This record gives sequence, structure tokens and C-alpha cells, in this order.
Amino acid sequence: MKNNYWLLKSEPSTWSWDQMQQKKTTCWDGVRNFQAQKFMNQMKKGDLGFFYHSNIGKEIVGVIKVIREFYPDPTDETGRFGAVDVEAITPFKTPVSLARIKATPALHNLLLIRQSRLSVMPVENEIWEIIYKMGNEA
DNA sequence: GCCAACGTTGGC
DNA sequence: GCCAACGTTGGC
Repeated sequence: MKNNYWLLKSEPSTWSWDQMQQKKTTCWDGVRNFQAQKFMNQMKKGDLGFFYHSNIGKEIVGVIKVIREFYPDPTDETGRFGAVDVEAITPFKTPVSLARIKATPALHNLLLIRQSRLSVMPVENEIWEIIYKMGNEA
């Protein structure tokens, strides 16, 4: 079965791609949105995801991989929420900006555009291919 | 179970 | 810094 693709959003002031690369792996916790939680729950070990900088940069800056599947979020006392662990794989040669995504009609189905507040979302295979290619062009 | 009020996110 | 969109909470 083919891997699923995802997009994870983070504010660089909270957790940036630089930190992600330095630390290599991190616990993706603190997500308090049920829709995002549902998607995290569907992540499988080995799934790949884009890492997006919101607010500052507003661009996809690299690729991460899921290394640990859904487990209870250590930062959540209520026990309602979960987390996953992810690992930095590769930075994009050319970050793919939100403006560019918006300017590309083939990418208009991306939930990033249609639901800007969602912080974890699935990415369709075709969209993954297009953005991945854009990111790796010099 | 509905809905108003409130808080938060994120693009501009 | 503003504002629109949306999710969550709590009263009924």
C-alpha cells in the first residue's frame, strides 16, 4: 500500500524548520484541534509530510517523515489529545510559497488554501508530486 | 442539541 | 495591527 502524504504547519517563532533540522526528530504535540487530531491518528510510520511555515515566510520549506504513530500527547493533562513523532528529511532547494501555490491552478485543492486555519492536513498524491518537484528545482 | 459568545489562527 | 474565518465552550 502506498504511503499517505501530509502537511504540517508551524509558526517559525514557535518551532522552525531550522530547529527541526538541528534536532532531527521531534514530538509533534500540542495540537488541540479535532480535525487535525483525526489526521494525525491516521498517520503511519514512514509517511512523508511537508513542513510549512505559517505567518512568517508562508512557505513549504522541507520534508519530514513520521517515525512514531499516534500516542497520547505528554503535554495534555486531559488525555484527550495525541501526538506523533516526526523526523526532518530534506530541506527544499526552493521553498514553495503560499503565493505560488495560489498561483498554480493544479494546487487549488490543497486544504491549505481552502481551510487556512487547519494545522495538520492530508495532501493528495498528485499535489504532493507537483509541490515536491517545485521544491527541488534550483 | 442548539446557538450565541468568545478565543484563536493566519493572511494581508 | 486588523479582520475574517472558524473552532470551542457553555448556557439554556
